[in-house]
Amino acid sequence: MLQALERGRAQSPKAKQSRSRDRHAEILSAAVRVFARDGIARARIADIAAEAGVPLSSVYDYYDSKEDIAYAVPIAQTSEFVAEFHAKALKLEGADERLYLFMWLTVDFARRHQDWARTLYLEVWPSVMVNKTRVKDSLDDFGRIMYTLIQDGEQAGLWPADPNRYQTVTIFIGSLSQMIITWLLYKRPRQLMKATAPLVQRLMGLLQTSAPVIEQRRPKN
Amino acid sequence: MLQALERGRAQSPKAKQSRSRDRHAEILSAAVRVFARDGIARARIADIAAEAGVPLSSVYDYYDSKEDIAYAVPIAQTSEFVAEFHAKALKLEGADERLYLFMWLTVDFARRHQDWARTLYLEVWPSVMVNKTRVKDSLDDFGRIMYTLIQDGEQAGLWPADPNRYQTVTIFIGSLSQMIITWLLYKRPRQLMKATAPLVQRLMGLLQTSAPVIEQRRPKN
Amino acid sequence: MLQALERGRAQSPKAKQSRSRDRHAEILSAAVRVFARDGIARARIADIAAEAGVPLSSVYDYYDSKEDIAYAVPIAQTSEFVAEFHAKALKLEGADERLYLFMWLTVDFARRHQDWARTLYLEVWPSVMVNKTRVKDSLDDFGRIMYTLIQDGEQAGLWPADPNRYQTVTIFIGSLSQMIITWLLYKRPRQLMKATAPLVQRLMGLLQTSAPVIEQRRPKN
Amino acid sequence: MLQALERGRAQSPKAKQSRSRDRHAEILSAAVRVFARDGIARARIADIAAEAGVPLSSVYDYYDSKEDIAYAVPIAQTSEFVAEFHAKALKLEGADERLYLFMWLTVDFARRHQDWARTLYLEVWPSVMVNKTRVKDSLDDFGRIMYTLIQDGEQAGLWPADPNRYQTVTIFIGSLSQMIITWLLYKRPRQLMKATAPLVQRLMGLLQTSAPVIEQRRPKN
DNA sequence: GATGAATGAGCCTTCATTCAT
DNA sequence: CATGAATGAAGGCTCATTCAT
Repeated sequence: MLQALERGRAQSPKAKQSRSRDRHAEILSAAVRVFARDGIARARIADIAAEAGVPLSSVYDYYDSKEDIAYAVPIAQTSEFVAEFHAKALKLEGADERLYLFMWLTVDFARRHQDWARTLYLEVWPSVMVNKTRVKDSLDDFGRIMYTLIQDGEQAGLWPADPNRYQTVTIFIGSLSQMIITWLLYKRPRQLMKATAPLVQRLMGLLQTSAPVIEQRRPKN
Repeated sequence: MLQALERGRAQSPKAKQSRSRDRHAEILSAAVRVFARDGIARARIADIAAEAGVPLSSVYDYYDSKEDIAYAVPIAQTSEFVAEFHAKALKLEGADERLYLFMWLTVDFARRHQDWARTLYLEVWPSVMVNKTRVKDSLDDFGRIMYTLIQDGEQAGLWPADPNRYQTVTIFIGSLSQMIITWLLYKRPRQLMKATAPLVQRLMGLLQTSAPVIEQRRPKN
Repeated sequence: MLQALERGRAQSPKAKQSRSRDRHAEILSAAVRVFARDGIARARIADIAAEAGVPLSSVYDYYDSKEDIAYAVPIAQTSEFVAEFHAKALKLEGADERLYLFMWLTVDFARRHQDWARTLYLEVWPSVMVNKTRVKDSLDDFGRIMYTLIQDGEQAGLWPADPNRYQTVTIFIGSLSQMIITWLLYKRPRQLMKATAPLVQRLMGLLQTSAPVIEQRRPKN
Repeated sequence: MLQALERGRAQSPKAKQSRSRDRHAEILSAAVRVFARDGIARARIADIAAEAGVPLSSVYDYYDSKEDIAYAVPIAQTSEFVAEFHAKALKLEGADERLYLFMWLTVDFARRHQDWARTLYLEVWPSVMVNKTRVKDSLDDFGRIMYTLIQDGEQAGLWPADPNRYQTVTIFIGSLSQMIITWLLYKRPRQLMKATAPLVQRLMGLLQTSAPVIEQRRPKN
């Protein structure tokens, strides 16, 4: 279940020297800050270089193009998220606790890495860019983990079999994203995590009373 | 309840002549198509002009800048959405039917106006751009309508008082957006509206069993 | 016989306005000068623009790229050469006089358009660039005219049938090019045209005693 | 007569170690290939290094600059040509046979060293670059040998005194170059050497009936 | 001597925007 | 009002060359 996201952690083969690794990371980190501030489209490589404290042309020693850097952002930090989740999940027992953690951590990680979150949630995620396979893969894993955790819980009898797991995942991810986006843009709710806990609980409550099959309704007009 | 979104309908004062109105609309419609195809950042005014079949410099007779056009996109079509909702809502009785319609129509409208939806959901909405007040207002109205409808239902006794209406709105909007985005990017689910009906019903089911106040949980680590 | 080279004269369709035509030509003429001075590879578009007295970006209103300009050089001026030859050839009688004129004019034209000649003989002609079809066509016509003139002379009985016309053309073109190149690079001979006349006569003498079929010799080693 | 070209054989003083000599030669040979493929202007030192299988910066241990490498190409291989001619010429008797060999070998050598020929005939020879003295010297020797051989033949009574030896050299070199260039660019004639033998014979025929002094003609216009 | 890494200077190209007609 | 043409300001990217190890 957890291996899925591990891929992203594989580092560029170039980066063997410690100096190189530093620069590689420095540039990426600078890029995240600049992207968050100016948006990917408006960000200039020169600014990223300046922010990273390296010469402009050195950026090209590590990344092929501006696009390349943009792609690296979600991939790189997503793997950090996974690592963190992985570490914490080990100490937990059931799929319910893990699922709870996963959702809670999703928001908390965004809160703690605001620059990265701005870039991911406001720029990369919804963008056409995700069609670049590597980025897409990295993001798809997110939903996949959730899907698997729900499945695990069913098998453990923690909640009834969900007749529409994808719908549930849609609600979960959508709700969390919406909360994060709202917070990023408007700083509402003020206390992000205080609002997150009940949200996650309510979402998990959905697992107990999954998609009832009511009569199919459709607007009359 | 419905007036909120009406604002957007006010037309630019210039557009009094019919020829002018035509061009105005043609350019905007062309812009939507180009934005959807290339993304706002990569779209060139020259392309929009070409798509609209007007000379490049004529674009500036109707819009002050590229940004201006981008802002006009959500505002303009959102008002069309509202008009449609308005017309259909009149024939309905309760807040429950209206809320259902609102959510269902949100997805259906995106389906029917794919280019506009791409621009709105994948570019404008999550973008920093929404901080421009006029755009923000237009989008905020969206949540406001939902909020009001929930409130209306409570007063009509259709569902219990929701102790956390904002949370509910977050879940509603997030889920619908997530469904629309997924469909725009991956064309999944194949039958968008077939999947939308049960999603909306499940979401509305949340209103019956609103946010239980359980003991506050927090990850142990 | 003469139509062959006429093609090149067709002007870019854009260039309908007189202002435009002027600029188009000004830029090309400036390019010729800059290319001759710095070589195509080292020439900067900025220099061409400056030399032409137009803003840098205006160059791109008329040519798509630096390559584009380079290609235009041989094509454009070659057509001028043809026009000149055409005009003068009309007043002449036999293929012998026309062939003589053609060869003599080849050198004289290069002498009178030194910048262009430098670009053509030292950069474009021998370069890989000629494989771009339009350029190649333009240059091939050159040999074709010569070939046809030799043929005409045969039919008129001015000289015996040449068993190896291509060989003759090779010698003619090669000798003239060599003379021009030497002059361009070293300014030798000092009096270019004074040396050209006897060279051309000697070359034409070859037509009288064309390729004798002697026993095939091959180095012994 | 033969010493003229010998100069070029002097090797770079650095190249005393065998390892060094190897690398020196490897780099040059790689450069020839890259130049032939991409043209001198577009060739990148990095490509040359890669082609030679040495680290980029090692190139600078042997050559001071890109220009330096470009200059070395004609100089180096020209000396090989001379050596070959030298060896074969020793076995021959008269200036006629040697001149014939020289011309034939010129084409044959180009055929056998196509990459080098592309660089020399299509890039270096006609280029402004030849003004660099060392390169120029190397190329001038080519004409000088021819000139001397013609002279030798006169003194031996093989052909009448040529009143315009330079003109003859111009025709010889021009014709051979033209044939080589045409072959390099268009692979015509298919059988290069089969066409070369008669060409050389025809050219040598010119020595028997050298430049007749006819009345000076000039186009009437 | 060999090499991985770094970098500064430069150049092509793009476009939003303006303006004269 | 309409528009063809012009242009200033920028930004991405390349590469020859250097240098510390």
